[in-house]
Amino acid sequence: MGTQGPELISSSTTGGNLLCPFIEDILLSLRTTSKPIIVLEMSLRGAADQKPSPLYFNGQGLLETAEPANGRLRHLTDPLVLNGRKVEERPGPPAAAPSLLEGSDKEAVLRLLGLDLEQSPPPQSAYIPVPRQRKLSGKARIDEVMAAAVLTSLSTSPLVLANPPSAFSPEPGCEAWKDGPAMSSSYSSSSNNSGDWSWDLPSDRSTPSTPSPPLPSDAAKSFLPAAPLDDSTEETEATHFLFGDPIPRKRKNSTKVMFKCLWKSCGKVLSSSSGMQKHIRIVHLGRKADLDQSDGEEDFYYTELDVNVDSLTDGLSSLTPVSPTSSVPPAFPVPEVQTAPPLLVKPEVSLVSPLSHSAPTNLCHVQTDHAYQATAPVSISAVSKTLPGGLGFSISWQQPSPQAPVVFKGSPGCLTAIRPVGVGDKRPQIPHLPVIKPHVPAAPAAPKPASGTRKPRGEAKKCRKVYGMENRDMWCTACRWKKACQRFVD
DNA sequence: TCTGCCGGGGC
DNA sequence: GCCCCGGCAGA
Repeated sequence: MGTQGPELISSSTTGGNLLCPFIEDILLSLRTTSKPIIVLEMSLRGAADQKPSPLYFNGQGLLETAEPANGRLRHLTDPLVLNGRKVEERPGPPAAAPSLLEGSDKEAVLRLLGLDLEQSPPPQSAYIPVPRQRKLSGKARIDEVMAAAVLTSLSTSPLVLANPPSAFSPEPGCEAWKDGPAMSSSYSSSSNNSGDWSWDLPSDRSTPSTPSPPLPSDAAKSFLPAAPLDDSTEETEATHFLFGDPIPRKRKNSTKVMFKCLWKSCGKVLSSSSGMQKHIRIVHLGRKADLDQSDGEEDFYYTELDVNVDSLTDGLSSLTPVSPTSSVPPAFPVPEVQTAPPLLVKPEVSLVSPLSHSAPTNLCHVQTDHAYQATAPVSISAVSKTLPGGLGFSISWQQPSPQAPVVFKGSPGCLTAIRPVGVGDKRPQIPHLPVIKPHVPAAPAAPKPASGTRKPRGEAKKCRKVYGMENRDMWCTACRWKKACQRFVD
């Protein structure tokens, strides 16, 4: 059975509200979108009786949670999926993570977020990376870009096959949204008493001279829906200033196109596409070397990299920021290339989605033209994904100005609930959302187990774990019949 | 102990 | 063919 690519789980020009079992689905979508988007709320949801675990947002853009049993961090997101970089488990909370919320500042922030002050905050404050300020190794950046490029490339040939599945219903999501306990919250903004916010740096702050610049309220307001996001160079420059972010330079002539194999645990980088196709054909697809004809399948297994040659000579210490959309066409037409401010976050209760009144709410402006520029969950309640009953990740977002739709993609069966959130819309309507199966070749076949032996247990979560026993009607047929799960195939 | 799912059986 | 479930085996 071939592995299915990501489904389109939402395509909306105004906004929406998603409940999805997989965090990485949403985060990847955010990372790969090039549209202005205002994230009203992102939260992790589990069964109501589940005990929340402290959540950390680490310096690599990964969500992690500490399991009380052994105090070790476990990654809530799959690092390979999220940013293409394997991050080892660490024996404890990030050592370099400073406590960003102390004393009255902490209380002020908690109040701003509408959080229960009596709830004990995470033992160590979470911290959100400002990705372009972090210094990754060249390899890490390549991998990060790769992961995003894969997702984007998978979305290039959408094919409408069916209506939304029966599981598509606003009610479960609504319930989960409302009923989800306001659990421990993690965020990484420091605050003064006036409520102004600024980003702090991730733990791997290897650029000590980079300040954590304040975010003036006025500047933040300029990113509210009332202000168009995409037509103001002033804004862009201001934002770059605010975040200590250099204004994106035009591509230099020293940029060289390389090709990287996306085959799992390969990562070979070659300088020519034909060479890469040959590599994939021979090494991964097991085809004969002398057959030079390509059926195009190889194209799906590698991607282009724009590599700064100057940097290469420095031992790949830095690469030019590469947007996956620069080498792979986007799923939907992009009216213009946006010079993106990395991120703005400001608590803004007045813009709360009608669905989110019971939950901590923040306004988070995410706009990006870089794969690693967009994620910023600012209000997160978490449960360990290892707890029974599954994990829901919900997001509600708006778009400041209706343009091309913002696309969220996820694993097959990812969508469990959605309802729209229009700008200023108090009466959500059920959106008409096609379920799109991207046209992708079958993933590399796993070696077949010897006949007669039981198939080794897969790593993927199955319907039972994802949806829980109480939502058995949402399971795939096979799971209901106690057969091999068809939805979350390994 | 939990969970995925094979194998078998009822309809 | 659809559906259910006992029970095995891996985690």
